[in-house]
Amino acid sequence: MEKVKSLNFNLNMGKLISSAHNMMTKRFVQNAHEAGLDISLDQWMVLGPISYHKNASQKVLSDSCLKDKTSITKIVNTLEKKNLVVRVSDQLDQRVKRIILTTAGKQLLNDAIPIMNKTREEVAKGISEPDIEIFKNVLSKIISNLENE
Amino acid sequence: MEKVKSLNFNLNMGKLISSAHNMMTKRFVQNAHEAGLDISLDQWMVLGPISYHKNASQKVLSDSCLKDKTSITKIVNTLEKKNLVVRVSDQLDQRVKRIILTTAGKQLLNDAIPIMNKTREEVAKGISEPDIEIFKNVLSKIISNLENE
DNA sequence: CCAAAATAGTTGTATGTTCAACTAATGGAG
DNA sequence: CTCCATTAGTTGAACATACAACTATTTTGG
Repeated sequence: MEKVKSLNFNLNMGKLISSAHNMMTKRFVQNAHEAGLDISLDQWMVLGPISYHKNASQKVLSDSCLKDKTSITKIVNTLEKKNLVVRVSDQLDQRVKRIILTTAGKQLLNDAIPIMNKTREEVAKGISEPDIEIFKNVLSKIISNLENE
Repeated sequence: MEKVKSLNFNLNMGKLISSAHNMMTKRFVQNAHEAGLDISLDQWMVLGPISYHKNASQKVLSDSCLKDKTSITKIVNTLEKKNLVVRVSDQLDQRVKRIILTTAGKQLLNDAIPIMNKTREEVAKGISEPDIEIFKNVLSKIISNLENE
């Protein structure tokens, strides 16, 4: 589709970021689906930190995923419904719920790693390393610009 | 919050794009709200092209906004509910609906321009022009990489 | 020690996105 | 000219996000 190619440089940043974001999430789901996996990009982005931080609280996930606590609650609900994780109340602090991967969760996580790699390659195809570095730095800067003090 | 600053360079592109996208839409709504305006970033991103292409069809909006036709349907529904636009069936092609700004829509569009500018400034603060150019080029490249052929 | 503030998480509502399936109108090939 | 493919748009379900208001714990400060 040449639509985009011809419009590219008239588009403002907001539209570009928004489109790139949507297309990336879509492509990840498509790639996962083709491999017989049922997982969204956001579920993946939460599942990773759940595995990395053993017994993470939702607060920790919220910080490490840069997602709202509300989003975490709802994504964890979805993951729980799919039997990928379980919620366990912390013994010391009853407010805290710790999220633990089930066997199925660990399995899916492993299966999804090549999907993520494939998607990453597709996303970054033909973009030079230095440009990707600048790109990531700009994104980081934007995020810190927009953080509410 | 140093969370982000310290994590920045461990974060992958997906997480960065996703967070930047979410924070930008959030900030725009906040800025609009502070100015007494009730409009989301996505509504803005559709309202602009509605004004630019006089009597645009939803198909045209879909292409120019890089949004799915379903999204356009639903955003136009919202705009119509707010009396910012009206839908008019095309006389020649009965399938086509043309979207027209109401007076209130034109007014809101004008009022929102400074909000958009303010948000853009906040987003890009402290980022050099050349880096922004590279940033936009990378986004464009990602979008064309991900377009389904 | 106790009241008030802070923290962790949930819920409901509104918005936006995708997909698949659908209606309705148009256009083209035989 | 008629059937079939295409095109424009809608609908409903599933998912994600933000916000505000809420519950329930824990901490802190007087």
